[in-house]
Amino acid sequence: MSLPLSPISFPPSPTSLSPGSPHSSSPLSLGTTSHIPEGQNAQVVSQDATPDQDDLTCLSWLHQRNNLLPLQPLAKMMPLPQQESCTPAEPPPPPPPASSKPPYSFSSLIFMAIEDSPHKKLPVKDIYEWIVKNFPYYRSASGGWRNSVRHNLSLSKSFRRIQRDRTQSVGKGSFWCVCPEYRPALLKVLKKTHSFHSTSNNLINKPAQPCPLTPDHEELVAMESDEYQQEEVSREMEKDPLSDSGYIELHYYQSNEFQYFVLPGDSELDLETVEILQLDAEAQEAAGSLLDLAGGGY
DNA sequence: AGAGCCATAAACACTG
DNA sequence: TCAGTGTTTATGGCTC
Repeated sequence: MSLPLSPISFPPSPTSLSPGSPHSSSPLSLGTTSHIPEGQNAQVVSQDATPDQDDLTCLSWLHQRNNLLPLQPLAKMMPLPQQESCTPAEPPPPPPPASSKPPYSFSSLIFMAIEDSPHKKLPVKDIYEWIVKNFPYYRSASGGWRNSVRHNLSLSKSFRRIQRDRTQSVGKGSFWCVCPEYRPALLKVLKKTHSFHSTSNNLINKPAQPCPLTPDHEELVAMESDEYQQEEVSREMEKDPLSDSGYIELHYYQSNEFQYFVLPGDSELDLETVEILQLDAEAQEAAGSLLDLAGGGY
């Protein structure tokens, strides 16, 4: 299989990878890292790293962390022209003062909170807590923002309510998750906001350097079989060629000009599924990256 | 000017 | 009963 892919910024940093994304339209998520021998019956999907500023999968912005990426700074992963394509032409505005209101909409905050959760679903109470924890502004803000959060959850098509299993769960209310079909839009908004508010202290302005091919760039995508997946995703199992396997192996390689997205030889991923896989990782990266930013100023 | 998006506030119903 | 949750409506600001 050889599919054209948008520029991707894998590998996702291990620290941002959490087990399971039970609610993606494909029941897949980037999970634990695995070491898989090269040369197996793998399919290679390569992509010429064409600059495309609006491409959802151009994730340089996600890596504008404060000096650190646990695995590989993206600047080393992406060719220089693409870095420039994702960099705002104008010098970015200075970072807002501490505890000022975050530039992110409530939808984005909710999105980040949910994506940062292990099971990609949270009760509203935990969404509150996540926001307060990561955006100190809301610690001292009046309670009206909670109303706004609930208002957003209810009104936005991006979020879906899941009934708790009352035989097992304790507590009020439902779980909330991100609708897979709206993830690209949410990511786009996040990316846009992030780009606009990013500081000058980012890695993508630095020259790109070749990245050696190492086994560290191999990722194992694990399926999670929790209750929600069985409950909500089972109806999509038939059409998902991956849904009956335990694991999907993905390898990410980088040369000076190409990125390689390597799939197992017997998996038949269509472009849509590949994009979903990317988005899964992107969403988690988004939450992680923005958390870094939040810790650095908001 | 108008549409669309977003934040905020408020009222109300439901639930544990 | 009460607090938390979820839904709906209204309003104003901002951007395109």
